[in-house]
Amino acid sequence: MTTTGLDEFALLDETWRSVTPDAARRMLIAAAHAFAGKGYHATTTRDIASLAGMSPAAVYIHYRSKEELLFNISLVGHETSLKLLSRIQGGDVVERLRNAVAAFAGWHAEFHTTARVVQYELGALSPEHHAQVAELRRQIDQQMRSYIADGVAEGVFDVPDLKGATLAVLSLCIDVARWYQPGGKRTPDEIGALYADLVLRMLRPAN
Amino acid sequence: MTTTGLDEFALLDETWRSVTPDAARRMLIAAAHAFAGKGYHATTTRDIASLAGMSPAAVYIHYRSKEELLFNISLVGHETSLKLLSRIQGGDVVERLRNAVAAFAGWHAEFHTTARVVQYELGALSPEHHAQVAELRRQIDQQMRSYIADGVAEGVFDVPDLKGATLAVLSLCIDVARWYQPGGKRTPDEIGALYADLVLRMLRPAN
DNA sequence: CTTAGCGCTAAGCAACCGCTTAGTATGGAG
DNA sequence: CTCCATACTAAGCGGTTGCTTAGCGCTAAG
Repeated sequence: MTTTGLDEFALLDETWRSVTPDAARRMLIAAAHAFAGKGYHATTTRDIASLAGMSPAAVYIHYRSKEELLFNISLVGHETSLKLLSRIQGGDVVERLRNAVAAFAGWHAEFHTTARVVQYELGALSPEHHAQVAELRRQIDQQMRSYIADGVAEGVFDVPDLKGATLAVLSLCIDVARWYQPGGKRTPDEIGALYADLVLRMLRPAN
Repeated sequence: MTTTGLDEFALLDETWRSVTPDAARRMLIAAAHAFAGKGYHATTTRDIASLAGMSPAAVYIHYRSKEELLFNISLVGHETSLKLLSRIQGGDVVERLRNAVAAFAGWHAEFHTTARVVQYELGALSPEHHAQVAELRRQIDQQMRSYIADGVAEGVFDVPDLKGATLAVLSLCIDVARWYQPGGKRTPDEIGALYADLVLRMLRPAN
């Protein structure tokens, strides 16, 4: 019955600004935090409602089911991270990959709450919703791969296995959402910079 | 009420050979597969029992609770991967890190079922059990860090941020458990070799 | 003032949860 | 053959689940 901490959530996570009405947005944010903290299956609709400061039945005014809440979070999360990755441009090939890795890894730190739901609750989506999200994941892979391939074409990266390297880079960034803690020693930006540096070291040619 | 696939599980996952009696081991293996597939909270004790080909009550002959099943899986999994990482020796510093990364990443692929439970269900452990497992995780970090530090001391690795690099290497290996699929194009050994190569590239000094 | 509609709640439904209890089949010791 | 411990099952307990229903207070058009 308490809304403690929810305003803080809303400030931290501007991902949901476009969601209306207000109660529906608060419900989404509450669900994202509950799913990230305890997992989708361990979260009850009563948990979500009380986090949003409303009664259990209020969930069903705005969403058809608990799964639809998850789908909304997953969809917006995937779209946001894909947009972030796709809008990198300008600079040379090295700087573009540096910015791409920094942005993608940094997002998984800063929005680790959303990112955890996005990355670890895919299996709880309905088959139809899962397919929709899988297409976005394919696009994310394609985008990161093209940044690396551009550097290979120019000869500034040495990558024997393009598919394998892309997999490793994405995997490295995604796993940030698992271990990152807000109170830790590194800020999301520092993590982005560290990871971008490590990835560029990994792909640089031998001299 | 079917045991289909369980013998296959047992063959694939020799991790549990030492667990007796037979029914208790089958229960653990069934639980590991159920937890990995649907998550701890989404798995019912009835799921586990029926996967093991027994009645729901049979679980409580061998284990006090569902959580105790999880703890057993988590403990043995952590001990196994730590042992695997610690027993690397011989060769020079580079070869030792190569073997360590290959072994650790390869384990997370080959035993991805166990590894998923180990890495993603920590939060479902009781506080006491969690503390016990956290100590093992500290040792894993320490072991990997010392392999890297040895190379830095000899000047064959260039690592500006030892703690950050260790984090990234472990993170990279652990995340294999998330994306690996048995039917995929790469075998666990190939993944180990790919990742060991990528890590060594990441840590090599500039020339 | 009436009335329709919206956002919300109190109460509750059937189903399912982890776990317990009472009792049965089995097999080895004396 | 008797006895008893062991490994298991059938049945069921109290509590919780996702979701529904009936009805509330409020706003605003006619």
